[in-house]
Amino acid sequence: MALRLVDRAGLDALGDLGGRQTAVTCQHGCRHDDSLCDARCSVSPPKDRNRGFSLLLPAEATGLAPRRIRLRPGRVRPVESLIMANVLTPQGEDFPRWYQDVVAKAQLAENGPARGSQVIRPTGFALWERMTAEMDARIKDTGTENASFPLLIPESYFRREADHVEGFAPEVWMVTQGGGKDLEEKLAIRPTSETIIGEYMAKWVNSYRDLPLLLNQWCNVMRYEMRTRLFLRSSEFLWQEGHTVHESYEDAHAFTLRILHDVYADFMENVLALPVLRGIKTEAERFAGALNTFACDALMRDGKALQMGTSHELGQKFAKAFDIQFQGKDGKQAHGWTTSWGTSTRMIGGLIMGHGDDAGLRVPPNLAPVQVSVMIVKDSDEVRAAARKLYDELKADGLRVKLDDRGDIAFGRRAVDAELKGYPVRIELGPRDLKNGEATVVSRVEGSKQSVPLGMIAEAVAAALAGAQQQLWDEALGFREAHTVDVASVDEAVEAARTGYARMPWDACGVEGEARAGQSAVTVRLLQREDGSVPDSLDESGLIAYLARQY
RNA sequence: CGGGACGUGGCGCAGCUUGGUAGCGCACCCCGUUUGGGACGGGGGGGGCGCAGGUUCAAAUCCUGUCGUCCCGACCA
Repeated sequence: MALRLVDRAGLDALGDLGGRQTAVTCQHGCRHDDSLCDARCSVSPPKDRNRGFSLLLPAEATGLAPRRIRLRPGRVRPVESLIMANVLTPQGEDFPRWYQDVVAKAQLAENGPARGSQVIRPTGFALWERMTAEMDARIKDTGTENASFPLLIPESYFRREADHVEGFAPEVWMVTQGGGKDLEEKLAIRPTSETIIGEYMAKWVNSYRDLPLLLNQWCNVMRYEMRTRLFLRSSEFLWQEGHTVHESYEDAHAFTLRILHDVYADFMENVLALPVLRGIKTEAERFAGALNTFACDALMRDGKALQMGTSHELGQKFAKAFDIQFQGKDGKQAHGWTTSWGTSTRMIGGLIMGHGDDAGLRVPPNLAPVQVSVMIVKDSDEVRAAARKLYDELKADGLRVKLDDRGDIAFGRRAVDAELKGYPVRIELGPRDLKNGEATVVSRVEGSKQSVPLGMIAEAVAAALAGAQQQLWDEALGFREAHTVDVASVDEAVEAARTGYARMPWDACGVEGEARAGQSAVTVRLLQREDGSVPDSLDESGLIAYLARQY
């Protein structure tokens, strides 16, 4: 009796799997260099119900994860079907490919039919909904109110602020027809809404008593893009844009920084568990039409930086362009001081690349749409009922829980799916657990499994969630620290930017150094004071520059 | 927009050199056995090869154009 592994052409193929020389090791440790595995290797056949032989396909045979395969005497199977492919391309092998794999396999989003457009699937949108909920609460805490402004902006509005038009011209989509006729005035599809909101601010602000005027809108915007990537850069994306008018420079400036710290950084660090650098943008990176741009920047696991949010102080430039004036206490007319600030669905990309690993997404519990997945291991009425009970209890505790009681899908497949989607904690419940009055609590981040008495699940879950949040933060912070290098020259900065941030005195870099680094696709992400705090303006001396490659 | 690669069932690919009416793995559907980490056996369904022209008796296969995707660069949340 012999076992044969054959390819679909009917030839023995294990000797040439994927072009590699292959040796197969059977369960008894015997090594086989050809396609034959004789019966002696099955002296003690596995308890396998199919009475087959179990062989270990070593990693070097396939270039993929080692896999145990079962063969039955005389059975012929295509070699392809014996190889268990990785679920995702490993990060270390090809990071961009890994990113695409995660987005696709975790069912987050896919491309729309028009270039650069994207469809956000329910799993991805749930992440966004959680982001909007957390962000919206923080935005409202600053006294800002939500409103909604038109998608279409008359071209003339757009032209009123010179720097703004010039900066956005290459990115604007313009509507030229309506009702089958050419429009008298073209309409820009908003790439951002300073202009149209400015127009209304001018109407609504008359007195210093109307100030500050604090507005925000959650909407979509469109920007023409050459190269697009799901979540990171798409022609259309979802975001939040805040627009405010203040009485003085000081008020506007303070508010710009308040948003940066209390809304953006607070959300990113405490909810997303992503440590962010906060600082001021150089002139080259500044928002078109702004006096100063402040930003939060995070390091992804491939060593590239991602701008996660920006807050601009616009001075009086837009106020003058749109005639936003008010009468002060002194009875005199004065122009207001405006700000604008935004964060987008790009943060989803940051979440994926900031925390994800080779098994998929890792979502911090504070954000996670699904914090706990209660899954049955084996299908039975008792297990099902116990799982339902557990689900109800956890839900009553205020946790975001999902019940996975699909009995028709193998456990392993469901476990892989839970890992792909990054559920922080899952509770496995099977007959064995039930017999012991326990459930198995598994942490996605810590990689731990522990049996917990059914009465103590809530505590165990709470601890696991807190631990996961903390560990994600610690890992991300540790990664950033390990990938930040102090350098003295632009050349060194370019070299260091291969793996992360390069930090150097801004005086030693300067505008020329910035341009030179740009030749190597390295940019100055932002500038900080020596103590890490955010400068009030670019005029301050002794600033520190962070350089990196960027998304 | 410049350089490179590529578009074949949901996903990953083979077939194009030497044109003859499409195939494999996974996924999917049904039945049965299963279910503690990606099940097994048997039986099925689905594409006309990105799109548009052209050459030909005949085009995934050859020619032209176009759209889209990925990587690098320029630009950006």
